[in-house]
Amino acid sequence: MRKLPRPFYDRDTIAVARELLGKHLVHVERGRERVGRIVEVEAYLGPHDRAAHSSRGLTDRTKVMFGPPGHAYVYLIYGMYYCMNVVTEREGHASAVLLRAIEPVKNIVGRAQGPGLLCKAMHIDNRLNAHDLLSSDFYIAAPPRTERFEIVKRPRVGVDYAGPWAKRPLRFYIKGNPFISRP
DNA sequence: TGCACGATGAAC
DNA sequence: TTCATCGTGCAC
Repeated sequence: MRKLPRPFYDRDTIAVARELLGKHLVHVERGRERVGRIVEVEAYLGPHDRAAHSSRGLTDRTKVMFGPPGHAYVYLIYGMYYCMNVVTEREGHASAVLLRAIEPVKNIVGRAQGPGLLCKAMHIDNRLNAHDLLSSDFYIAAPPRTERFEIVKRPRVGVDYAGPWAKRPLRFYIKGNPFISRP
């Protein structure tokens, strides 16, 4: 497994988001390895991005976004699902990439289309918040072989409150992939 | 200390 | 379109 190094995450958030497509998300729990191929993501650019949690400042919940790149930002949404982000860019920049859907690769039970279902299928919860993605039990890696694909750009989902930021095409997914959360 | 509100998903 | 369900953030 070619685990993505710290410098991969310490870059422009849109570039990181696009390059996360096709990579493998790996979670090893009690010796059981679950693997999903990332097929859909969203970029959250920082405190100036009104759709980003970090736009409401540094709080106990969002402090992970303000931390160093290459860490997981996991939070509870609607009291019933978890969402997982990857923190990007230099410490203090407070940007991240939301993982929205994976294609099952190994030990995935049920659908993983949508950020809530992705976390459920990968057994990701708040215990993994702030977890270092350069660890040995929770990380992202480049698969041995990667086929070519086209990337589709769309506005992000569920951020209508963000004014002009709601219309920016910051959602990216693999064209034609059957495991994306919605067209 | 109280309360409105989600970067969702499923049912109707 | 409605609802389940609860931690977070901010108003009192």
